Amino acid sequence: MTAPVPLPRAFYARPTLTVARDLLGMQLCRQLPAELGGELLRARIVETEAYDGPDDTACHGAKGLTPRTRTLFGPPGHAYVYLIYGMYDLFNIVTDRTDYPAGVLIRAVEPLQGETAMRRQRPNARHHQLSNGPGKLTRALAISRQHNDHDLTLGQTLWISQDPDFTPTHISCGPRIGIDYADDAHRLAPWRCWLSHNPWVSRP
DNA sequence: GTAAGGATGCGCT
DNA sequence: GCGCATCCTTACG
Repeated sequence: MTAPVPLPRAFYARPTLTVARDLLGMQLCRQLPAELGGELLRARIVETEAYDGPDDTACHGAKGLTPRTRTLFGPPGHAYVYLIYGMYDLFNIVTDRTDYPAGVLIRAVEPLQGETAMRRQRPNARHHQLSNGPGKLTRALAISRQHNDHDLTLGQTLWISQDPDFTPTHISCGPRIGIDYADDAHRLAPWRCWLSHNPWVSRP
């Protein structure tokens, strides 16, 4: 079986909400390092959130260019991984264009290959608790801040590919989660997308 | 089943 | 110091 082909940069170099929607159903691929077992992991992206530009008060980029947000201002198709609540690494994908801070947060995935290896990273997780949240999936797939700014178009270590056997049939949208601090318009904007009725989504 | 609170590090005021 | 794009455990019914 040949390795899944990474999506090209042109896929990410589009409006953030479009990318967030189109990422649903794609395969997140992770080649584990030898010390973690060396398996190729694959998981279906089932939930995303768009964070779009300097005017989006929920987007880290609204704070301006800082050492932390530098990746968000960089070229599309790179990973933006940051630490939240002192404990969890959250995985985003930089979108749109260079110098415009925007990205898509991956909030939940459905295991397709290597689930045993994923559960090794989260031995206490039952059933879909394995990867039905942004902090859970990074741990299951061993994604951390060392992947910040990683180029996802290279097909090495961490990348995203199309699934030839899967096409989303019904997509739902709603407000983003955990951004109560944002202005009303941004707090209520339906920029969270998920595969309807998928049991791996973080919240119904 | 739901609700509340603690864990924990770092970027920013 | 404060607050955070979260998760887990504990308490209660």
